[in-house]
Amino acid sequence: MQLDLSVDRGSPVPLYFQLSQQLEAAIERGALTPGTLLGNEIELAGRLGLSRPTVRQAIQSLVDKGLLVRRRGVGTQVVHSQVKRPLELSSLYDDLEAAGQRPGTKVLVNTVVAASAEVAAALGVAEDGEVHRIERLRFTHGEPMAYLCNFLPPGLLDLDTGQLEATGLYRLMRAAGITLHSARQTIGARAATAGEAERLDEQTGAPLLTMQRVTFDDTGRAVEFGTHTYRPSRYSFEFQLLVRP
Amino acid sequence: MQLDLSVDRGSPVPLYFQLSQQLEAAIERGALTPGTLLGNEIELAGRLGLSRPTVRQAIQSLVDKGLLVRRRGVGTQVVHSQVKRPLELSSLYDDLEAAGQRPGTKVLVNTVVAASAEVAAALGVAEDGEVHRIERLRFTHGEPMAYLCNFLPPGLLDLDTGQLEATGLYRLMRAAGITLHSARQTIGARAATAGEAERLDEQTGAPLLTMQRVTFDDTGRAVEFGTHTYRPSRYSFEFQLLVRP
DNA sequence: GTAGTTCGATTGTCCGGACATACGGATTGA
DNA sequence: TCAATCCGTATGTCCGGACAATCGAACTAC
Repeated sequence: MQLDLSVDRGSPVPLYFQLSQQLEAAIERGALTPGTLLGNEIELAGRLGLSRPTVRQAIQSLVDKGLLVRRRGVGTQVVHSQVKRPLELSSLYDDLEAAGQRPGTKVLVNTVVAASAEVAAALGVAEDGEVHRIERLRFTHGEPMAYLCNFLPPGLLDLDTGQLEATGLYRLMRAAGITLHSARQTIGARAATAGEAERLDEQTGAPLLTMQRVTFDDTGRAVEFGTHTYRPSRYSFEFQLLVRP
Repeated sequence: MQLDLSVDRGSPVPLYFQLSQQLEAAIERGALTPGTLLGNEIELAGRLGLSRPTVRQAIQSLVDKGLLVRRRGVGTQVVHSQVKRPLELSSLYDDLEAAGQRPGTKVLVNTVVAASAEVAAALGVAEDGEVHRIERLRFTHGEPMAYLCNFLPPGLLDLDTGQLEATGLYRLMRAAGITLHSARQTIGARAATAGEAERLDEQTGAPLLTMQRVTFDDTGRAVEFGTHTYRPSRYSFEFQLLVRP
């Protein structure tokens, strides 16, 4: 016997989701070793008392995650992997917290300003219209790691400085009922200006990692525009990409 | 009449794919404007002479691409988008070519060396085992843009210097029957060493954008490990992210 | 007028079956 | 011995139907 899979029809959790979770857990803990054939879908469906479409839906979700590979005429295989998780739209705060670093935030600016041409274009608001501007320093282990400058359209969220120092911006947005959908990002590098150097405890001219981002919700509104600079000695972008089949 | 959708049952192209392509094209050319409801699936299926699962499969693929949003009880909506394409695992060569820049390559090194500890770990081969090493300079408009250093496991591919100068590494790998699956990337920044500065026509200490990548094929083998440095004035990473639902 | 309820609309989940298509190995032929 | 062909197997595509869950708006009651 290889694996004890089972589903609970009484649960409100969808059957395909129960199955995909169990398979993912089995892969994670090594019960399904890389290269293993998963056994054909029909037999698997019969064994679990499910229909083939349901089993396929479960498998497909893991294929999309990069954990499984299907081959017609062969079967479904566990991918030999150092695969962790593909890149998702995440906040620096959540990433740091997940990595066990206790992120700290100092709000430098939290005000309303007139939108510059660049900000207006990014957020899709009128030039010189009102937008929120927040500037933050993010720390780990008491040392500055990044300088974050963000702009938000008006009326979307009330930005409390206390909350901003206690958690991340994305969490506040989700808590306000905004469902994030996608973001457009640009990552680059440049030499630190005198002001940036001072804020980040670097020297003028030192290399900095930069990121610009516009985030959209599921109605297509731009809900955030940010310009961030990171100290490359303390931060780099790390992620996994999947090939789109 | 809003749209003339139709499918060709004689075609070997799957029906759901024909439909999703037509919908995507309609969105792209503006025939389906952002915010439009797509009309319910059952009616749409009836109009096209398809079954609901087939229509759902077509719609789902566009939802996965970020072009559509489904809401239970409401309908399926075209996303208000500046959505281009989500991040894919792509080669610098293809990206530049798609952007209309004629990429040029100069091969500096194309040889076999003993694997260092770092390379051995990344590629999953024995330390001091043989690996291919290639170093390339990539140009656009006659100016150097990036310095690319790559390692490949032995016996995977015969690396012809002429081919390397005529096309990109990923194309050669695909042409050799390797199906790329995923990659693990790290993007950072650092100051240029004297050697790097000279190769890239920058000054020592100038900020450089760096990228490290290990690429895996669908059997889980590491097929490439690369360390790249880019001139930040001429290159930055730009991409779109989708929120994992 | 406002709050709670009902109800229609639409997607989400699931079933059981059918045929097509591609891969890999075994068989067959040169 | 080696190449071409056949065939079993597993996934890919597609169908038609059923019921559940959720959203929004109309309706009702206070």
